[in-house]
Amino acid sequence: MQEELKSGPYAPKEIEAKWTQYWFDSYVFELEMDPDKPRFSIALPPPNITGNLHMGHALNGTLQDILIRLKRMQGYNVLWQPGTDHAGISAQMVVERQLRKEHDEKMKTAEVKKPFSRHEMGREAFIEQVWKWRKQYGDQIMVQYKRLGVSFTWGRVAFTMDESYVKAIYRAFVTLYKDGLIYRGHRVTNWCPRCLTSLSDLEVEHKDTKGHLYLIKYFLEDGSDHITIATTRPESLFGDVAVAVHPKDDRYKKFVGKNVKLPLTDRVIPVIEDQYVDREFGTGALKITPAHDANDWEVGQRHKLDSPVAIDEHGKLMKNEFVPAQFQGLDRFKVREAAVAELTEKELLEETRDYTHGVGHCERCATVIEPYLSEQWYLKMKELAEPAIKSVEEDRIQFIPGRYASTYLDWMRNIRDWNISRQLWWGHRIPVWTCEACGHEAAFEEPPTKCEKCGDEKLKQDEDVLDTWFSSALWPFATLGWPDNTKEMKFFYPTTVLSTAREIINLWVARMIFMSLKFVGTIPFKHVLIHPVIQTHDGKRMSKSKGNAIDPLDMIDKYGADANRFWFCSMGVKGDQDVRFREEKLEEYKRFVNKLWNAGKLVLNQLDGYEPRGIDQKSLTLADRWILFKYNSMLEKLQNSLNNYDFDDVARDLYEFIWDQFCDWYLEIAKIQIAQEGEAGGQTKTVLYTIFEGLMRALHPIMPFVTEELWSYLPKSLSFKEIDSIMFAPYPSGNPDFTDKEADAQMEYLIRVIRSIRNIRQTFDVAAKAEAEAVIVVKNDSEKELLSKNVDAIKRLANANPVTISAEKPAGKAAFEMISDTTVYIPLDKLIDVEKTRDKLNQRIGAKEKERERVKGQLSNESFRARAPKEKVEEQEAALADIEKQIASINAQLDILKSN
RNA sequence: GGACGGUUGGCGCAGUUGGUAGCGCACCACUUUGACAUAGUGGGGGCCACUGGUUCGAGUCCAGUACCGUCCA
Repeated sequence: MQEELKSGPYAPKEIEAKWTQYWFDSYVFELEMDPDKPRFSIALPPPNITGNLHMGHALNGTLQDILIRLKRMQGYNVLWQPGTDHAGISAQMVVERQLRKEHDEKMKTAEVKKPFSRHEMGREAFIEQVWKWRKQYGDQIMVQYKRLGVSFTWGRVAFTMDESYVKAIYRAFVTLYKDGLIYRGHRVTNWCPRCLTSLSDLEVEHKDTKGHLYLIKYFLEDGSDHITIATTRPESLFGDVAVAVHPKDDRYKKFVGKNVKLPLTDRVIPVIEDQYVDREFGTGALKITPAHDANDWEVGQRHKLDSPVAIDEHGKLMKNEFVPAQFQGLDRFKVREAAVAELTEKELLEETRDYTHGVGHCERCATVIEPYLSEQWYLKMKELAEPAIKSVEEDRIQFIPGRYASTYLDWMRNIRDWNISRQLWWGHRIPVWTCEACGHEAAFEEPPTKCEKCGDEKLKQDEDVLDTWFSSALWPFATLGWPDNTKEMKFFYPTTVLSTAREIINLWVARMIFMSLKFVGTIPFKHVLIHPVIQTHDGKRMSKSKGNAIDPLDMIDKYGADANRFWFCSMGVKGDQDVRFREEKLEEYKRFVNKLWNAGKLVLNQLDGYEPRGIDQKSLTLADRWILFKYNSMLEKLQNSLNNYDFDDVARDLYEFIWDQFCDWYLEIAKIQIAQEGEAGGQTKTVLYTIFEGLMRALHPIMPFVTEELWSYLPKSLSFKEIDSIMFAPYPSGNPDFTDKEADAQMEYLIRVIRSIRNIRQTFDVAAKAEAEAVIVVKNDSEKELLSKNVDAIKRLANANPVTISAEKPAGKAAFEMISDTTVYIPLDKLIDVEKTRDKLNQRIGAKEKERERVKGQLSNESFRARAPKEKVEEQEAALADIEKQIASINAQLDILKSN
């Protein structure tokens, strides 16, 4: 791919397109399984097929790619398993919406009359439509990932509804079923009245919502007294079966065992005692509505109470004997108002208090969750959780940062049974069949043809599908071919690292752990990396619905993939939990890429015709020794940081080395050395080459594009000639042979000398182009020798000439600066027109003094002090102090002009 | 209500085992000499949220308070 190196600034677009193409034409990142190599594997958290690449994906993808590219360069067999998840509820909603829209168009032209209904279309036809959609759009996010430069094992892209994956799911389900861990239960679950499905606890988002606490009087049958209950949901009272009080609550002792009249109805219900009641909350008396509250359901079960249903699956009041006619068929929130009005009218409402409390919302559509009594499939968790808890307690699985282990353990130790059924069509249909003849029920991996008990052929499969998380819980091993004992399983399982977001620890990470322990008998991964969350610039959560999300593809367009990746790397995983999005950061790293690009151009220009060879350590200059030391110690640190997932340190160390040491100092000195070496050549080019070529490899996992581009132009040593992409070149490591503390100290000294000359020049307004004479007075021979050897560097980098290393201070007016025993003098007579500089300084001081008087005057004005805002006064006081300081500094300069 | 994270120059952040604070952006001044003005050089700017404690000494350790944020209930 040798072409002419482009001049001008770095142009990411072309270069990224070029190398993406090259990588895909030459390598599809197929799996290599060489038994002699160490192994490294990561399962990509499967994005949802309805999703687009967001900041979290981009960040997470980058961190994983850094590790994968690093390990590939370090000679590991690497597997990075990509793929997508079918996203039951989201995908179904997306397709339903699309079909409805198409249908509505047809209704306009009267092609069809009735509004769209998924049920009218039928399950099979609908699923066919979802598949069609999936084939068209489902891999969009995988295509978007390419823009980031990720090196997935692209030949293995998986999907949770692939044939082999489905096989794994049914094997898992049937095994759990046969082990008695899956059961069907009649329970109050989280129900979304819009999506018309149950949800697990984790899919419910609790939001603080302003509402009211209604205090309602429930009168005794004889009307002699009443008990006041507190509720936030008066509309559910039609489902009440009791009023409960705490057994130790003396206030209500007298009511226990009696009956009270249920307001707005003609029913009577008992007053019961139960430990569950919180005496402090509300009035300490609670209405019990078993069909519409999960906790009430438990109370109802304990007291063997009925569970009348008052609200239906759509969130509307039932048309049954429990609900008074005037409320039937109305929406739950309308009924809340209407019931409150009627209670007020009947003087049954004692009080209404403002009350803010957490209300469950559907994670997908934000509808308020309605606790709903229904039949669902549950997975018993206690037995599965135990080994999963141990695996983390015993550090076989480590969270990074470590604090997230407690997030996981808290959840797992208090785990409740998992509702795994969803009332959806798109997904894995629960493989349980019931015999219509004898009622026998069993689970099967393959659809049965007849009842295993009575032999009848009329079998009915359960209507529900499995929670999508049930399938993704099998991801790390189902993608490797489990339940078959494949070569990939043997080779790459357990995977090495899982990298994900903290919000998904319980939803996904925990479930993968117990499923893997159950089915494979081993942990699914060793390290769990939890990366930060990228928030908006003002610390809010990015969300598509709020419209405040930044599209990473836009940022890649604007700043280049490498700059974006470097930013992600610089965040690290062990710092803040959250990182605010700052476009300025991308700007900064874009400039860094550009800096590298320009340094590359300089190096490549110098290396025209150069043949790589080894460094002769015996004949290096101070600058060579110094930069080689800095370079090698940086590589050593890098190694350490990478091993510890300290990505932020990796980014910082590379940035600082490249910009502050390599570019600012070494490249400048190298130019001088190369000029001195002339045709004969010396070691400078070898040092330049060694470091720059190595830097490309060191940077490559973070910035694959610019490094691949520059590396392609660099001359190659014999061992590299066969390697046609930097991604397969070995990762560099630090060489302790180059440790050189002496060179480090000497170079630091030289830099200080150069800086002091620059400093004096600018303080005294020496024209930038004017060469300044410098007299450096040193006390000992070693420093004298050091400076003499490097006098050319001083001359060029400080624009000084002549530079005299002397034991005597110069005569005449000279500015000076001391560096321990060394004093740098810049004679000013010839350099500046002393009169002119003095005039200039005096002029400046005059202006400052004028300013000082003005501020002083303002501050001594009583009415200003009394009437102006306090901060204005403080501002002026600070300004005065500042001016005084500046005047003192100019005076010091004037003193020098006077002296000598 | 429980858990966790944050609070350092105008803004965004670093600060390793406690020894009088660094970086980037922004700001001021100078400079287009062949890597780079997406740059170079120099400069100004902070009693490290607050209160107490430990210590010769605390941004750094301990306790508490306030504010912001996230997760779980």
